[in-house]
Amino acid sequence: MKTHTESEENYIKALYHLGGGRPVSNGDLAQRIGAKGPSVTQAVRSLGQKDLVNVVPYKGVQLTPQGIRLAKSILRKHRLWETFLVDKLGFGWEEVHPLAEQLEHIQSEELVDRLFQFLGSPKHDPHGDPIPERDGQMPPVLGQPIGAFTTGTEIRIVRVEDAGSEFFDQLDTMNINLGNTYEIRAISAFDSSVELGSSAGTFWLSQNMCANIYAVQS
Amino acid sequence: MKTHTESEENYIKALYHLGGGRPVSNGDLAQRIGAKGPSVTQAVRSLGQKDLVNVVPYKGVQLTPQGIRLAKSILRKHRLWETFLVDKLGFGWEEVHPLAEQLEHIQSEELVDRLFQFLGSPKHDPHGDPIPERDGQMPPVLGQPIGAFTTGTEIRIVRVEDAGSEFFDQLDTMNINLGNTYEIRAISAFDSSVELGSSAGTFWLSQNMCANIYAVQS
DNA sequence: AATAAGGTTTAGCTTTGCCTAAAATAAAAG
DNA sequence: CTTTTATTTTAGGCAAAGCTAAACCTTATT
Repeated sequence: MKTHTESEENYIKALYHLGGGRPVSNGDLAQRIGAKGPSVTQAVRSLGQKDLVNVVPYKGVQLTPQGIRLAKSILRKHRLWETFLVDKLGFGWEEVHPLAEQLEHIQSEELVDRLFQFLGSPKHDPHGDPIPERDGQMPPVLGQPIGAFTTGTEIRIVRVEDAGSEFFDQLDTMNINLGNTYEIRAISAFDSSVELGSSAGTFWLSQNMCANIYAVQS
Repeated sequence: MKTHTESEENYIKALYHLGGGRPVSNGDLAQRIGAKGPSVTQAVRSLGQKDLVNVVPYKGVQLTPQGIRLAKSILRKHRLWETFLVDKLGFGWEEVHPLAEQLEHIQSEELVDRLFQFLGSPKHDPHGDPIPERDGQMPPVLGQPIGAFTTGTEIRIVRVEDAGSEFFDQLDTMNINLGNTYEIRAISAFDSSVELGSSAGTFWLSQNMCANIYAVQS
């Protein structure tokens, strides 16, 4: 795997996030990157010459298999660093994203492998998102939105979406963490909010909260 | 402390290494950075406008107090990361320098503080070099060259100079590590090489090896 | 003191990655 | 089927950080 600039890696990452292997529009990519249209046109053309993307002018950009491989390796680094920051350094999950964004560009296969081992070969990061394996395989994406379960089910929180720092703050103040278990006590027919119960009591979760919290039966 | 580019930080680091607070010539700086003269002239002028250095054209460049503060903060990060790589990830001390060179540019006070704690508030890095404190204070530079002791002294290795990877390889094959203790058995009047003894036996160390290995009485 | 040698700076060029304004194309509306 | 609208690309610029070649100081040598 050759070495790429941070800018290149950011484009690859954004393309993977937006489209996976599907085409992405110039505009969407520009928005995600935080650059203007012309910059994006130029950047993707250059990525095209490196066979990381396929570009169809006026139509869209699409990662090649090679591009997907690179994207996953960046994502792997990102999520391993997030795991390090939370598990070992005690950061809160809302703080780690910008840091991991810097750390993910560090170039060293060896470092990634050792970090992976040091962290106990994790399959998922602190948000519950799957960490791509060394060979590009993806562990399963865990859980279903809380609202998808039926009343009376015992559930365990396994993943939360990155829905902004206010969302994470709310999780913190409600003391909701990965691994927590609850019983679904009720689901409102009116606004789809959910009542959860645990030994500590019961409480209601708004629909918007529920939509970003994933769980499995347990 | 404002945020600087990697290039700027590299210049500051090089200036600190070469001169500490003393003036450094354009040529020496160019050599250290791995750039040509004109690039250096331009770079230091720009650093001058940020009050990180004082430039006297045709004479030399010198870190300001502010520049020294910055240099130390970079060195702190560098050495903390080296400590992490060796102590926690099990890298050999010859491998960590280029990695730390990347990691030292990560911008986050918080990360540095937490890393420091996680590593057990170390005062010295895996080579025995002092890690600048948060406030810029420097822990003591440890030890004296092995040749400076007299025959019969019990010594403990506390520091090794970065004298290239072949030097480190030699240390590894001879099984010499920080913390090891030996007795000085003899010092050659002919070539200043030194005979060291331990429970495992005795062996001779060339003058060149001795000059880069520092110890204290113990 | 004059000049030769070496190191430093100026001048001008390259690449990367971003920008704005204007032109071109695709898609939607009439 | 034409025209309007929205998106995308071209054209041309700017800043950072490097380069070479040429001009310019300093210092050392005669």
